This record gives sequence, C-alpha cells and structure tokens, in this order.
Amino acid sequence: MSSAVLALVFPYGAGAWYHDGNSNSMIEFTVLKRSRRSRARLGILKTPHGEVMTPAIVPVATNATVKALRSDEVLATGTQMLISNTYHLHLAPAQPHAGRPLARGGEETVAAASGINAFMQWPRPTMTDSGGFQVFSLGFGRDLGVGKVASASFPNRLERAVTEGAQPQSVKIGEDGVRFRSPLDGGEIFLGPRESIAIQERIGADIMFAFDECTPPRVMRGYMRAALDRTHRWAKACIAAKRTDQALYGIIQGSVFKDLREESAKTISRLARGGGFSGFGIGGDLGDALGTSRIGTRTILNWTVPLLDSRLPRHLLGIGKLDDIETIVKAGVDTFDCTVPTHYARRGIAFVSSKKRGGWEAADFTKAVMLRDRGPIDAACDCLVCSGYRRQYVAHLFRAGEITGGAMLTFHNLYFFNGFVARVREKIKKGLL
RNA sequence: GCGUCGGUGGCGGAGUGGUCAAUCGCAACAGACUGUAAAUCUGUCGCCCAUUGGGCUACGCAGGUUCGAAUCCUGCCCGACGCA
Repeated sequence: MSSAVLALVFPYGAGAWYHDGNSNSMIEFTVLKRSRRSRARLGILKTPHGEVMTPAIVPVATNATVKALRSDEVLATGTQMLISNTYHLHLAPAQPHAGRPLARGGEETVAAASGINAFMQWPRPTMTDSGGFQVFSLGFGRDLGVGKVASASFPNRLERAVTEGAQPQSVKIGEDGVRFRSPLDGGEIFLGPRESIAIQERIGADIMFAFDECTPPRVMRGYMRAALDRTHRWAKACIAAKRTDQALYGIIQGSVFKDLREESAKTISRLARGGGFSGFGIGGDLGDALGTSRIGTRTILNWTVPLLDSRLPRHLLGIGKLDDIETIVKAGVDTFDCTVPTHYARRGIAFVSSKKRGGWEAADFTKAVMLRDRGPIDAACDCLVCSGYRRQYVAHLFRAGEITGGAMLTFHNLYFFNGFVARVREKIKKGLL
C-alpha cells in the first residue's frame, strides 16, 4: 500500500494489532465537513474499537469472516469496519444444538471468546446486522428468485407479486418475529426484536441494527403497509430489549412508496430523538437499478435523508456497487455495506482501474483470454496482489478451482473499493462532490 | 498372423432397432449476482434459416438387412490388450 493511500485510509495511523480495550462506550459521530453541492459529508465515527473516516464502505463478514481472507489481510486492504450477521452467527458456531433458540446459539461461542473482535482477531470497529435481511433473502427472496434490487431477470417473475397477507414458503413472518428453519438440522429458529438484540449483545459489535423486515422489490403497497407497522413496532421492542451500551441503529423501510418512506424516517427519527437509536439504517427495496420504475435509490434517499437528525450517522444497508457510491454519498450516506467486492471476487470478477466512465471496469478471470494475459490484475493498483501476480496466474487458479484465486481477487477488490471511497472522501474535502 | 474388446459431437463418456442432433461431465461462449441460501446459478453449445419452428449433414469407412440403424450383418481401416 502506498503511503498516500495509507494516509487516506488510516489518517490516524494503522494502530496496534489486536487490542481489545474497554469496549462498552457509545459511539460518537462528528461531521467534519458538509458539501455545498450535495448532501455529501465528511465525518468521523468514533467507536470503542477505533475511528472510521466517513463516507466508508463496510465489507461484509457474515460468518465472522470476510470470506476467503484472514482478518489481518482484511486490515491490509484498508478496510475500516466490518459487518457480521446475527442469523448466521446464531446458527454457525453452535455445533449440535443449533435448533434451540438462544440457549446454545453460536453467539455464546462468540461471547465466550470475549466478543466478535477477539473471536475473529479483528481489532477495528464492527457492526452486526440484525437478521432482518434474512427474513427477505430466505423468504420471499428465495421464493421469487430475486435479490434485493430488481434486475433484468426479475420482471418475468413478478406475476407472483407480494400482496397483502402473503407469506413466504419457508419462513413465517409473525407479529412478534419470524420463524426460520435451521439449514443445519431443520429445527425451528425464532428471531424477533428481543431475540435479535439478545444475540447481538452476546456478539458484542460496536454497532447493532434493529430487527426489521426487509421487503422484496416491488411489494404491493398493502403488504408494505403492514410490514412497515411490524418494523416500527419491532424497532421499539429492540430499544426496550437493549441492555448494553452498544450503539443501536434504527432501520427505515417503506420500499418505493414515498409516504411510507417518509413516515418511516419520521418514526425512526422520533425514536432516535428519544435516545433509543444512535444512528440510522436505510434498508429494504431501494428502487429499480434499471430505472424502469423511475424510482431509484437516489430518489428514495432524497425522500428520507432530509427527515433524519443530521447529527447522527446514516448507514445504507446493502448498496454499494462502484456505480452507486458517489450517488449515495451525495444523497447523504455516511457508511454502507455491500457484498459485491467480496462476492464477485469469488466469482472471478475483479474491479480494476480504467479510462472508462467512473474510472473502473470489471475484469472476468474465468474467461479463457485471461489465461494468455501476462499483465498485472490492475496496472494502476499497488496492492499486494497487483504488485506481483499476473493475470494468467490468477486465471489459472480459477480454472484449476483453487481457492487462492478467489482470495487474491477478494483482497484486490476490497483494496480497490476502499481506495475508491477514499478518493470520494478527498473529493468532498476539496469541494468537488 | 490369429483372437478379444473397442472406434459416438473440442475432450471424456452414455446410448445398443424407432420417442436421437444424440443423457451427463469437462472445456468454450454468454448472462445474472447490491444488509452472502451463493468459490453459486442460468442459458447456448453439428451446420443453415426462423419467433414458436423448419431444413440439411451426422455416431471410423464402404456396402447390406429392415417400413425404420449410432444400435443388426459383411468387408475394410484404425486402436488397446492377449496368444504366436
């Protein structure tokens, strides 16, 4: 890593390798600069495990690992904060009794290791998602075969729109929480606001998220209305259930419905004003990436962000392709998580510097041409991988089914995304965004 | 030289009289993926037109049997193994 990039990523120094101090203090968010051209802002998010320069991307470490990388490697990519998952950690480290709610959940394994930071040897800030996304991804998402963002393959499948009163097949959404089937032993997993908070407190991340219901793309309004009431009720229940002084973010839902999104922003803001939340998550269906519905992420953010207390940090849940980043930052997002850099890396896709619009392009290492390419992964990148290995080698690893290829591209992609966001911060600092 | 087994699409390998342009795997090509169900999934993959669909050439080569053959018979060529 060049010293220039290091300075952007770790302006206060990289800090000592793993040190777990007293971690039970609240977070503190400071806005350093507000753009005059947009809602973009530069800030510092202070947590018990160090500071995050915002805007920042938060790579996804669902199972207490950024898939394919060691924590020290993740650190070397310039990553400032990670987000792990309540649902997965409740299930995963628990060996034989995964089906039993709470008593023997995986969070106990994490707690016994002194929390997520020590457990995964990650010294920097962490978040835990509440499991609300799994209500969608294992429910309607799975039934409809869609992700949270409408895509080209989606319209054909939408005859089965989610209407009022609908239930997913393998997940049951109730008024007090959600019943899942454990993929490990088929046992029942019940997750509601109380359960989610209890688990997140055992995991011990700096920032927790309220348990919400993430809805699929283009839900019908009637369904969204009822789901939003649940999410709001659960938000209050999360606040009531919370015992530690970890930070808790409330989540705004409402899909593409302006009045519902506004109502949600106001409701969650009110709870934040009351001291229940120390930040905001914006989640759910964030509009059509293809633009066919004419309501995109930017529009939805423009409805909601102005209604939020500007002193508190705003996290956009699960959005962060390179093409999205400037847009969401300009709409006032401070942090965002996204699986794209890590997920795509394991599929053989590297994001590399380019003269094309946006300054990047995708390079597919599973293509045969890559086997003949003797150049570096990204000629303009100075990461550990790019500074030595050739494209043909990485392509060979993918061809041979070697996991090292995915690990190398994961490293590079995270380095690339972190550098990309660091440049966005520079633009804000210089008044260019 | 004799014998046995075998020769199928880029490769491997099914199929053993009709529903076969031919299961499947690999490779190739294209696509998808945004709070990770995912080191995954989907599509194409003989040639020529076409929207469903149609036409042509195909299962080592040449003949034959049959209404009909990748599948049966004969000869030839090639390969592996065995015996000389």
